[in-house]
Amino acid sequence: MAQDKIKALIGMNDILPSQTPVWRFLEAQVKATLDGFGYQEIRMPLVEQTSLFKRSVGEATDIVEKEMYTFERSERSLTLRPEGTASCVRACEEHQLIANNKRQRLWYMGPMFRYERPQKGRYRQFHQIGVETFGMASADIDAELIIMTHQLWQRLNIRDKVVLQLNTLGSSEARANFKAALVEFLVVRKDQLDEDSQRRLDTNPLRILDSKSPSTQALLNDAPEFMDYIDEESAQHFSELRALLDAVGVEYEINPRLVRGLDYYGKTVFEWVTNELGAQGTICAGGRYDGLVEQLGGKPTPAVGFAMGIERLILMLEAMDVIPAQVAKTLDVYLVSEGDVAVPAMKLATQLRDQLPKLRLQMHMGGGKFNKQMKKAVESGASFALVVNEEKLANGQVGVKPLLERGEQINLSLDNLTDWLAQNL
RNA sequence: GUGGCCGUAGCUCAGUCGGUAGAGCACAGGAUUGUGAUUCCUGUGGUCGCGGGUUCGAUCCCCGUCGGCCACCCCA
Repeated sequence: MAQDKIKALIGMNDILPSQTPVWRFLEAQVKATLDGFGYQEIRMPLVEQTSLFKRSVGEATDIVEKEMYTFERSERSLTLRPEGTASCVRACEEHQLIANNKRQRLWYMGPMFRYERPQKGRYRQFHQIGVETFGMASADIDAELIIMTHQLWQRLNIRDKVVLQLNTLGSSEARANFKAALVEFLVVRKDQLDEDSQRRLDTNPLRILDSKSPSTQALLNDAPEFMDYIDEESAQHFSELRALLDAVGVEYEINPRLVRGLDYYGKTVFEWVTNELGAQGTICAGGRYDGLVEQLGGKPTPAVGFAMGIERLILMLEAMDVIPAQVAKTLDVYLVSEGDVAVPAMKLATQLRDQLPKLRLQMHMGGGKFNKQMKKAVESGASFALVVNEEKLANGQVGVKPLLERGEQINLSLDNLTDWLAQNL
């Protein structure tokens, strides 16, 4: 009886060798950008106490209500992190990184877990690059984050395919007033709302603004507008942000109906969206969450951040065909040999790797026909084949043959080989 | 949680009007050229997603289930 083969969990993907070069390329571009702005990396555990997410993300959100991977261990309720911000705040608090409003610009990268039905650009284990800043209340840091992402799109060559949507949610007080007015307006028109929005009237009225239903959107045209409820400070903050973005030439669309799903956002919210990815068009989203640190037991600390979905960015890069060909290249040199030279060949490879730390050299293993070895050399994608045999070694030489274009093989003395490779790779 | 489409070798697919399966590519080995993208030969590999039903007999019909893709909800 053949046992059923164990397969990966639904929505949990293996990232195979054919894909990892693209991931590494993207990660390298992101890191270069973050480094350029002086952001520091922080790494948090993947598992936290369940209550951390309940208190931060919001008890009534879908993430907490039905999407968390939660389990019991040692009489504690633990959860695989569904997002990174809560963990980051917890870590900063725990290690006094943001005590007394000490400033921090931090980033992290890694898997997040949400129990949802997978579809294009959405998986149960997915990967985010998160950026969080603390201790800075002014709009210039909001602007910096947006400018930084903007620069990343330029680096990745997708800038003309993404649009920045911008909104402000105001202070929690202004938001509460607006929410009350909105509910008041919608309650009497409840029967005109789509089914989902009727439900949201109780759970999360602001999200009705986001509804995809055309009839609901039409109804909203006469609804109260947040700009009539916004507090003075938030309005000022928002206009400062816009002035900064204007000054550096980052274009944006004001979207008064942009509402983020997580409870902790206030004032600035933004999303970079694309229409290249089907229904999951948001590749990067974030906003200000000045109240969260206090909510988690710390002192009031201003904070802004955002998260990018790595899978979505990669889908984007592939759809846009902007992945440089050299990304897939993993080898510079493939060493082949004929005759009884296994020992000197191994010594040569070792010596070259010692002398050229950046050299990517792979040896053909197990001997075999020289013809096959050369085929393997070509398939390997290496720039050069290094040919070792008894005759050449007797003369203190090795053969170097270019593989990318059909070129003549040259013989180099062992003494010159290292320098030659250093110059020609 | 809801809905639509789909499920035959690693990949792309064919096929049996119901009698337990094939091609190309890929992979491994070999022949030849004896330092590579040609040609030729051979081989590995599927109880036709899984379970049940109808039938003498099902991969092909029916039901269920699992998985994949996409969409809703929600979100990165």
